[in-house]
Amino acid sequence: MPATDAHHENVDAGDHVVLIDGSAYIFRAYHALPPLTRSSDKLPVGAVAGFCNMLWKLVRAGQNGGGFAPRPTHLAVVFDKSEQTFRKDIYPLYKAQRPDLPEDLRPQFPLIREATRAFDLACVEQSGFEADDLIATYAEQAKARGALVTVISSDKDLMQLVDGLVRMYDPMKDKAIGVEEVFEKFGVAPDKVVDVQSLAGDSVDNVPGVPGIGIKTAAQLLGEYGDLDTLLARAGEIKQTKRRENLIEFADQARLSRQLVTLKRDVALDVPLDDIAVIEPEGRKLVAFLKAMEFTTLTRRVGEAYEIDIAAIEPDPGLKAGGGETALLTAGLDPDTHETAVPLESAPSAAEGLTPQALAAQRQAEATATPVDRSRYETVTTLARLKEWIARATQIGFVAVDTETTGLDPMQAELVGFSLATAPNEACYVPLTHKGGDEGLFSEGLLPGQIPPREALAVLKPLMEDPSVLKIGQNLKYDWLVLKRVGIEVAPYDDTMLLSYVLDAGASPHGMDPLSMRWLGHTPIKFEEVCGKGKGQISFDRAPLDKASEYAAEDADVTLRLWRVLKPRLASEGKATVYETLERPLVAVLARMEARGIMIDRQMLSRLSGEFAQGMGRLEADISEMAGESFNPGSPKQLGDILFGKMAIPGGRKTPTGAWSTGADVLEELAEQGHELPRRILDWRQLQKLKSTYADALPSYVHPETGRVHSSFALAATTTGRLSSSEPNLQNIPVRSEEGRKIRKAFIAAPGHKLISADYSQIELRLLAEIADTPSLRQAFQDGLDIHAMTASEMFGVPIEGMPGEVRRRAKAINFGIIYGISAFGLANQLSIPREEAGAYIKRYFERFPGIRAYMDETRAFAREHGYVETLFGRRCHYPDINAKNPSIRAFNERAAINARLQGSAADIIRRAMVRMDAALEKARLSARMLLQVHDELIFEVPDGEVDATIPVVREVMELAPFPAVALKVPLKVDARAALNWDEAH
DNA sequence: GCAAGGACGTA
DNA sequence: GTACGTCCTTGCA
Repeated sequence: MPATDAHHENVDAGDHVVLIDGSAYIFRAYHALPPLTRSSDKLPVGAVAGFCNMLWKLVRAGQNGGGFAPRPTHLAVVFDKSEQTFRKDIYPLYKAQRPDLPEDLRPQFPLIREATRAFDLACVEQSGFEADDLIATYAEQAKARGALVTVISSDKDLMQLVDGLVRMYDPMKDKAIGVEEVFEKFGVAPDKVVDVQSLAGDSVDNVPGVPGIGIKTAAQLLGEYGDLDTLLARAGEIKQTKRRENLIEFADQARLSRQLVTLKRDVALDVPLDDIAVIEPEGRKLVAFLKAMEFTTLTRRVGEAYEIDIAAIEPDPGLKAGGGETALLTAGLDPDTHETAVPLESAPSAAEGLTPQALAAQRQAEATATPVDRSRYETVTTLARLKEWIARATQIGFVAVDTETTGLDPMQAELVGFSLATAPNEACYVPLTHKGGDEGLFSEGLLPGQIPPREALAVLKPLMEDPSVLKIGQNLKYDWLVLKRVGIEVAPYDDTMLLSYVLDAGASPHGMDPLSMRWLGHTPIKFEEVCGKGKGQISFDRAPLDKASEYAAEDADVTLRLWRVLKPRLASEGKATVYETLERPLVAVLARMEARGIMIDRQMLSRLSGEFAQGMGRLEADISEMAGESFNPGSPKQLGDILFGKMAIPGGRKTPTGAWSTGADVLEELAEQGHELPRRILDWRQLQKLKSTYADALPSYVHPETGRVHSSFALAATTTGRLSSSEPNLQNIPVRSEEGRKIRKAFIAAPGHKLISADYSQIELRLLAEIADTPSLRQAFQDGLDIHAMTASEMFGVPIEGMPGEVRRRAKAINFGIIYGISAFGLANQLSIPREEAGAYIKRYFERFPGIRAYMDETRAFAREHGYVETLFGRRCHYPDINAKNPSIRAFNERAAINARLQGSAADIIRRAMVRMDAALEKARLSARMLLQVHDELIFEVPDGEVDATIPVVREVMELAPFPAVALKVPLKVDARAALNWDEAH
């Protein structure tokens, strides 16, 4: 069809509809084209330039005879809008492994949208859908009307659209992709591409597929069986054992994969097909844009084509170098270049295509370049000024945030102000409820010059929830909770503490002050300098406002600076996936768990406290009678003097400091020798512990408003990746003793609910079998054997049937010993046997399981060489003292390193389960809520009627948690039960 | 008033 | 033998 009628709109037979996959184009162009920066300000524009050249060829196709003929009559540039698509709803891991956006690419996205507008072309995006779905829908509709369709993309996910009327075009290779090319790539016709992808999966998009099946095998199978459903239905006929088993076991996963890869062809389009008709670009607007980008050649060509005097047209003022918006776009790349006034030749060149390593090194070098200058901080006192800060943050796409409150508990502390930082030294504090003066006896007045909190939060909220603005915090879980309580749900976010944790766990601390000193060479103002310490400490809202403001703004400033240093290290050190899958998503998950809290029965605890007190009283009477004097049974010092001094019992040991040792193991031994006093002391200590740490302390943690106990889970507290729990610690609630379990019974479900406890069975031993690749252990788990009995049988040649308890107990101690990095000394202690005997056990164990000795030797050697070990999922645990001169320190670090791979891998697995859990429950329309994590156990609160439906979902998420990152050979097993209280659920 | 040591609860 | 957090006493400021 002749291209004279550029303004006809309705799509008809013979029209040519061109659909450009904008997001994919940007990535391809970024990597395929040489880096290019705008000469006057180093703004990266390589992808923009490639894009403009392509559009120009397209719209001029009729004139210059380019490869895009026939000339497009309709054209749309289609972008991905949001991260949250229906695919994420059905499979939260979809595209979860995506690497971070390179920093010199980020600012090009808005520019490419600008470019599309400058060409007067349609720019389409729709929330909830990927660009691919929109393209599929446009293609489907155009095809139905007999139009020819060209999809500009080389993405294999779009190849399913290809047919007689729909072709693809790879702009980088300048090559068309038709039915034949698709067949070449997938070995099947385009209409079977989806089936191939469902089987083969896709590691880039995290589509699981079926293990062991790639594209070739998939194509072959489909050739044989026709289509996916037939294949899955008849999988049992396949000869190859492994392939058959996988197809049967992972059939559901293949069906899930099909849902993920099948493009939606019936999206309700916001912009109808007929509205994307190509109109001649408005030449002056296009030239203004191209001039602002400083694309001289293309500007000239466009000028010639439209016969306009390009010299007479001003560059687009909003986009030109040094102009309003571009300054901000560059700031996103490098927030402080515009103020450091470095000569151009030596200007930081993050914009040039730096390698991740070079960028990280550069950021580290720059970190100390701009000293902290607190005099440049601003105290924001008007809404108008606050809006300006927020506008700036919105434009650059990231902002460091810190909240200031009246206390340390994010569930109780009141928000008193917040600080923002957008560039080094560009930080402000917004006080909201600072008090001062002494107006009246009972109420102090608010200081003047503060924005009413309601108004300030109303403008802060859109920023904190803006999906295109990254919020950066240090220990963000705290601020997330504080803000949640005022109705703000922060997303998306980064956490500098977690960045440090992923990169340097075990090597250095992750608090803000040490991080600031280490990376920025700067010592921030101490909290005590603002609020005092000890008894005289005042809450933040009573501190002098000038001091408070400096302190708060500095926190945001430092956080931003830390982010600039640490974030690039993720890519350069290959830890982006660990951060993205195991750390960052847990912030919100844990925050929600903490906010929910758990219910306790205070009456029961109060009654128990009384019982324990009575028991202690009786024991105390016995104790003083036996000792012949009254003393404090809680004092190890006094007790030691009585036992080993006054009573002169033999067999006493000393602690490292030279005091008498009165630990439970010592007293236990004495009790077995027939001494009555040590037994009474042990009983007394148990009651004392239960009373003070649990029965008395727990009720004091009940939140006045929620009536529940809200523990705090620390994400960055351990070297191995485990969480820790505090205030109160709910990860050490008693379970081993009968008396102790009474405490556990006091953890109860809300009325109408049950608690579900789901725990991994023997997860660390299973991981040992996996990592040390021990076939006999693996087999034992696959067969569901009693693993300790099997170990004993292997070692001692005793049949499992009728095995004496003592034999199994010893094997169990050895198994645990292995996990802990065994030593003859430790095992001897644990089993109360001579060291030589323990050594002989270990020797025999290694003879039976040589793979485990090899695993331990390898781990030791690796740790010595590198100073760290890694878990199955790539988490790094550092042991800087592994090569210490002191042999006992060295040995300790070796044991810790051996343990860390197992403990840490288990920790990674439950983290993965937790990250996926909420979405899985929601998908199953269940209202179960995760309340607690105890290392290998998750506790949920579930409405009575949903218990039976919830358990399988929970179990499946937990058992499949390693997948697809790691395919374990050893099966994971999860036991789950429901009851009214935690003791009976466990 | 605070820090260290000892003891002990959990996985 | 690994990983934590909390309570209590003691000794020093």
